[in-house]
Amino acid sequence: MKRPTMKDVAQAAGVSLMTVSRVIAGEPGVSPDTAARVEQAVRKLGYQRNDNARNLRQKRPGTSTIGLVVDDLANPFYALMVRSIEDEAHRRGYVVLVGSTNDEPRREREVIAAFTARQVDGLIIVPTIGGHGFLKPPMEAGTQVVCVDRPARDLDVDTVTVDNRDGARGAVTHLLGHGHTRIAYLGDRYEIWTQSERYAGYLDALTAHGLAVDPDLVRHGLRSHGDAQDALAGLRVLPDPPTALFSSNDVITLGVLDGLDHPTPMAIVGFDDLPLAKQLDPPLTVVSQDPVAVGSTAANLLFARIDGDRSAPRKVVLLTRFIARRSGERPVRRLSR
Amino acid sequence: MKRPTMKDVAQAAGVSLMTVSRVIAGEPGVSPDTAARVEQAVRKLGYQRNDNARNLRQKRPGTSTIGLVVDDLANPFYALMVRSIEDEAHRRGYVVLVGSTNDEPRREREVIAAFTARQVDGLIIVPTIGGHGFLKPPMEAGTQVVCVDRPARDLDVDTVTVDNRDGARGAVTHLLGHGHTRIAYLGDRYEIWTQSERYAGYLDALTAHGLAVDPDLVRHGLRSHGDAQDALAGLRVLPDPPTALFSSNDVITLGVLDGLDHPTPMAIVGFDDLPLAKQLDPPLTVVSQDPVAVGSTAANLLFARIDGDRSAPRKVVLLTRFIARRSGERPVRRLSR
DNA sequence: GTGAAAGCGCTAACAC
DNA sequence: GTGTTAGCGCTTTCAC
Repeated sequence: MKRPTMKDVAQAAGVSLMTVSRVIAGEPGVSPDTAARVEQAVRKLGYQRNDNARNLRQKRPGTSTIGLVVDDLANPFYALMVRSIEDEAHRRGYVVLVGSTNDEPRREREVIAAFTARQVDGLIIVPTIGGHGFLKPPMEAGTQVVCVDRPARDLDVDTVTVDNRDGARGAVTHLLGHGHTRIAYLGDRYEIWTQSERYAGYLDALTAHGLAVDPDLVRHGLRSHGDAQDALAGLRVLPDPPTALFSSNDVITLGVLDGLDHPTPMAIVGFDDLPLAKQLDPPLTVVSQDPVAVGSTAANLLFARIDGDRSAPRKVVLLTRFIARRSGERPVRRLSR
Repeated sequence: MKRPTMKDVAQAAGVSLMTVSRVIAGEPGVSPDTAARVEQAVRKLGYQRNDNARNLRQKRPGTSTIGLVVDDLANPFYALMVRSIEDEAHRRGYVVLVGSTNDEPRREREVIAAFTARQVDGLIIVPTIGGHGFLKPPMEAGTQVVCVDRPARDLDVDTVTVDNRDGARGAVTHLLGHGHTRIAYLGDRYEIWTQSERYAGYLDALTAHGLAVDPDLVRHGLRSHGDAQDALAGLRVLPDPPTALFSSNDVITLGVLDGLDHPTPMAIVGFDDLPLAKQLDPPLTVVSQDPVAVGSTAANLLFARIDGDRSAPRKVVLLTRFIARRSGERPVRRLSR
């Protein structure tokens, strides 16, 4: 009924607890015979070592556990990233604790605290806009931290991001190149770093073409599919509606696409690729980022730190890829209701 | 540099270690004064309790940690399921360890062993086709196990699945209702429970209409997008090609859609809904399952067990939803190359 | 090769 | 209220 301990195994094998410890740990200096008897007792009792107890005493520090904290585990982008991080971890014999923050600083704090209380060796986090002072003590005690997807303002640690600004600039420039001048921007909360970067890219492109922003065409703070649909509806009833649209993330793109007839009556370019993008009418042009590369890069940085790398924090910026399909090439046309 | 312990806090506050323990645990019987001094020392040192050490000694059993083992964390269906389980766990103050098996019994074993070695209180697993004898000892020692998405042949535990057979039957019946008689089946490995169930549903529908299966139209073992495309290509060059197709999971549906012109030249119904399904031409008809409901149901079963429920194992079967959009209503038409 | 003793960071049980 | 002692399951250290 109770979980067997080394003591139980020792008793069953007629040896001391210490001998069992050696056999389980695969240490040398145990006669083949004794080892065999111990192994038999292990099998008979179904013994498995308690790694939490082990880590408490062991000199080599570490629990072979890392924590992964993202915005939303269900988001396809993060899901792929999580998978690639988990693969890297598994390859190295680590396990991973995961948590979603929902972009709420409070939940981020709770989740991270629960992870550090369990002595994770490192943390890969998609930081919220909240402060991260609570990370100082564990970091001083040796917990390694890597930021991914966006930097944390108050954390000077390894950070893996993509060039959001450049990606957005390319997307909007593409639209401009096809003659559009009234291009709407639909984004999530401006406070989120990726969103302000993408908005900056939008502005860059307009400015480079000598255009001014029309505030009527800019919608920040779109948190959901529904928000995006509402924003789109608002845009359509404008006296001078946009002829093209830049959507600043996958959720918003999905909302927009859901609110439009097909073939879509306006030009669209979205940030983040989508599974069926190519099969739409017209095929959806997107700025795509590689979540697997982002994840494995972050994992490699983290494990290097865990393995003792104490060099200056690295800021890795990956490039986005512009995939021109056709939705960005729609002719300039007034949007009817 | 080193992580402070209760001893350090005790020293800094000029009290005994036991008093610190009481304050940290929020136990009564400490004077407000003393408590304040301890709290100040805690803040000054950035102390955080080591929960691994705590769980070692504490009488109330448990580590407030559960393990979640799925096929592939990146799969959209599992990603949503993971998120809903994580939400339930977080609500109850639990953290979750995750791992992907890739459908490999060996990796499943490794991942689960790493989890049980860390004393998880429970496990939610999408079992591979491998045996699960290795789970017996931890289960006898009190680790609770719930299967999700499919049952494990050798495990009599709470299991949450959907009615795959019924869902597939409905899909194929829909196709038959629109006059199709040559309906292809494209599925993943038949050994996977969900796939054999869906195939059974396909057979049910044919049989109910007095039709026999044409083995030429049946393709099992499609593991990837590419496999699905290849299978589709093979189907198209048949002397008497299918006029309709039932795709047995999301990955295969994506592959098929990618290999076809649009508007699609044949009727299609897929198992699993897809984000842009509604926006395709024609909109994709699907059998949809609710990953959030599956996840939260499994989580609730698991936590009930952890909280002491010792009743007979429950087998919960959720229903699928048939979403007729239009791709299943395509007229019967010979598929050209 | 094997084992006894000490102790990792903490809490249970009992003293004062 | 507060402190002392023992001990969770294991590894370290050192003795035989």
